[in-house]
Amino acid sequence: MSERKELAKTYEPREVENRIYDFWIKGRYFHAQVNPEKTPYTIVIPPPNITGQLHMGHALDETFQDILIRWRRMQGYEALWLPGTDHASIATEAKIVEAMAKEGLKKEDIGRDGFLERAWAWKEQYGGRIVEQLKKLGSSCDWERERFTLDEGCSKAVREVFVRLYEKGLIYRGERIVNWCPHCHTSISDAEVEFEEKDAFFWHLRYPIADDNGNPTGDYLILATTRPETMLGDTAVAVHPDDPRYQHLVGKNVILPLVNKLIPVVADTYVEMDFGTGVVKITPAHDPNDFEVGLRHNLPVITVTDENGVMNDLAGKYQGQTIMECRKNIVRDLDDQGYLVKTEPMKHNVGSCYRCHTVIEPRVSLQWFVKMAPLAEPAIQAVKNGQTKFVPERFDKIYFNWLNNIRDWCISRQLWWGHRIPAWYCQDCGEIVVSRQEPTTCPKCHGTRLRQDEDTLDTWFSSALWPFSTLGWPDKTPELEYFYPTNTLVTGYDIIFFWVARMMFSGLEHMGHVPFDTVFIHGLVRDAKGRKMSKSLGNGIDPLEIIDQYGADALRFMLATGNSPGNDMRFMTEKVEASRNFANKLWNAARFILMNIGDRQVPLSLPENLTLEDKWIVSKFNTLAKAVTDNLEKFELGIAVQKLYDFIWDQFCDWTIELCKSRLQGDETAADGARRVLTWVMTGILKLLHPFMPFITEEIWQSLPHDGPALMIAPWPVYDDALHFPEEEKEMERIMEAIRAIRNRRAEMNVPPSRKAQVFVETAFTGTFTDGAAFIQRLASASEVRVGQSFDVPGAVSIVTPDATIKIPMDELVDKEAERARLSKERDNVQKQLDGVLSRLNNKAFTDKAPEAVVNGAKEQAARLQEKLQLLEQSLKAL
RNA sequence: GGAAGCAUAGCUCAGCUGGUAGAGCACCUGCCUUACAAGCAGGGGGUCACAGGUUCGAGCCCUGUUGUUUCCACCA
Repeated sequence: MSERKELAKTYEPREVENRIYDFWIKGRYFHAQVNPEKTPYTIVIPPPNITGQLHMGHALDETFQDILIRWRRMQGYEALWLPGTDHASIATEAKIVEAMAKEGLKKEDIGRDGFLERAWAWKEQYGGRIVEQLKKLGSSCDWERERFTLDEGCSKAVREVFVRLYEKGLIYRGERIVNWCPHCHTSISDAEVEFEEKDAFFWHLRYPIADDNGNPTGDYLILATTRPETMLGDTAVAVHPDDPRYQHLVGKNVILPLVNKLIPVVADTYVEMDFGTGVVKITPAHDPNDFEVGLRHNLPVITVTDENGVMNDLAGKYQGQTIMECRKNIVRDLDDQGYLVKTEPMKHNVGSCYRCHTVIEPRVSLQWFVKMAPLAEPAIQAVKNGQTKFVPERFDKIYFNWLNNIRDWCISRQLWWGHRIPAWYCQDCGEIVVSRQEPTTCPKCHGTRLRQDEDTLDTWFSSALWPFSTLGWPDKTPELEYFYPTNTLVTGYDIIFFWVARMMFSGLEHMGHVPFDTVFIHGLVRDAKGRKMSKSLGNGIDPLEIIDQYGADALRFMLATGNSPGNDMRFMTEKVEASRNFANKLWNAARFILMNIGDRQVPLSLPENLTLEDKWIVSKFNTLAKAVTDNLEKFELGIAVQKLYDFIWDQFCDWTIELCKSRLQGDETAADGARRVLTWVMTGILKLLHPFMPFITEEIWQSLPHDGPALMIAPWPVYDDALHFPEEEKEMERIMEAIRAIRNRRAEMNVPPSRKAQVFVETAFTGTFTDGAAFIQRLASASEVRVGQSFDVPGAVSIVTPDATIKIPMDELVDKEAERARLSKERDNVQKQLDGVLSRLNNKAFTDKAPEAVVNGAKEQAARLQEKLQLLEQSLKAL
């Protein structure tokens, strides 16, 4: 038994948490290693961005992971929670560019190397910040294995994957239309575009029809557009092939207004006859659908904007104008020249960059892509056949929907901060060399003038490899063998596309196995009004401030409470206060026990002779341990935490501790028994609560008699049939009911509780108290009601006041009529239920057709009801 | 256009395989009772959105309606 220390009068999280966390770190309790004796349980952290500050979303995510990992660790698994951070290419680069702008510098001024130097310095300065914040939460990550998406190992994995996919033909380079962010100066993937409905205009334009010689016939095609400035890049006009209105024009030309050049009328099923005029202008360079049409009809691609969102030299007199300026001018010019038919206001969905919210310009450029179809299919199958399952299950629909409709993934970014694409171009013969190592000569012409691709990879390209790159892949490390596949991935539903799906197909492709068996999805933490927390609204609540004020345990407990998987929750200070109060309650219960233990040595086992109330709380605890474990297995953290709260506050503090008080003041044998039971139950509580409130439980545990070095590695309580006392539980419930009745009477009598008394209730008692008995009046003058062990007169209640001891035969207390009515009502109800179940069981159609499990369930239920009925009958007879 | 969630006490939310509705906060009454006033004891308050259906029995399962939130797609 190790040394104990005293608990302070009040719980001071600020003092306790840092000390305890250091204690854990020093003991290396978070460290996991390859251990064939044990079963591994692994979680990899969703790596927070190095630019980030801990926000409530992280706090929720980390809390869930820590609950799971601590619980599994106590259960005896070799539990690894692997931490790390993400380099977050766009976000980080944007921040650095912003900082440089304040110094009047641009990226180009300091060059790529200079920029990267700054970026790494930034990473050193701020990358550690979020890690320190995670520690404040109590996260039991294996910090010795901390990783970074841009570290050497992860970079090696990235290159390996790129080369493999390229060699397999799954990565290609091509001129495609991509989402271009004019602010970030880079392409972004489809997943990174957010759509927002905005007010816009629908401009109806007149395109003159040309005859075979290219002269105007005098007829017009009328079409509508929301982006008139792109007409400068129009290379066709499309109609539906079956549209009788325009069939005769297919193959003819129209004259592009302002530009005055001939463009063909093509027929394509993409056009919807019913929408607008049934005529669409085709701008392959600036619209994804038009691009597809262009491919089908071999249309030229004319890009009229540059990477800054400014009209380029192909825009003629509009060159140098921004898109919005050009739009205004074009509309005016069209109107002046009679091409504008009408302007119609409309609602239109506009895509914007998820990082900077600049309007996205679809733009054709030369980029690298991952061919998705062959990768998506296995990822879909793996979830369909249950290798990986979502909790809650409904999120698999979102996952399927995305993968089923996925387009090729644009992975190249025109940024500097990130994994540089491992492709080199021979300056002599134009050969593309994709290689794990930097090549020195061109394999084709043996030239030495090789230039590496300037672009970097999408951040999510490296995040997709996180579950195995962090374990050492592509090397065959023991860690990889032992900890892969990981077990649970904990993340928000907002990140299924970005990350979960990509990890899935990456794991399957490169490891031949899904990266995790369960994806535990949680919702968002919203503000008290239900709004999303955001910087621009300024409604975010800083978890660190909450920790500072209420303690990390209170925050964690609050986040786990009343939260069901996949659903959003609201952050309310009252809920944190309630959690803080709960921590305080536990602290004080511990102080009470310690006060009564004093210097004594208290064995950690249960005493031989358990009293009724002992058996009750022990049996209740036993059930609780099973229930909490079951809930955790099913990821029902909110339910588990509620059960713990109720048990600790109601059953343990309000009843057990109160009931023990008289025994603790009694003779030594009784007091000893009480101390041992209190210690035993408290120790069990601390274990079950530890994953949720790690700091306070560890601190208390260290103060109580304990074995082992730390609570966080103490064995998880398991259900023990020898501790199941159903009869005593029932008996105790009746006594509690009696006590409530007594209290009730006293309150009704409005008697000031000036005098102290104790009420001892004979434990064989099975009734409620009568309303009018003279006894109650005497009882009412007593101050407090307490239950002791059986008194010497069977079947009686004894009241001990400072003046006298009064014993009342039980018969005088029981309102037999009321009791009989209550019991028979319940009996009838149970009988009705039993009849229902039996009639089903007697129905041959049911027993034949229903699954065996259902039939057995019904049988069990019938047995339970039968037993209940019997007990009720007995009680009725006893009356 | 497609899909999903939510609708339960004044507020915020739980409610496991269908079996007589729960918590926290707020409110009312009485208490500083030697662990705890961040507390103790007691109390009031709900046609579980609406309408059907399945069932001996529905907050829970099925269908529809209304309201609400979100995701995906997107018609130029």
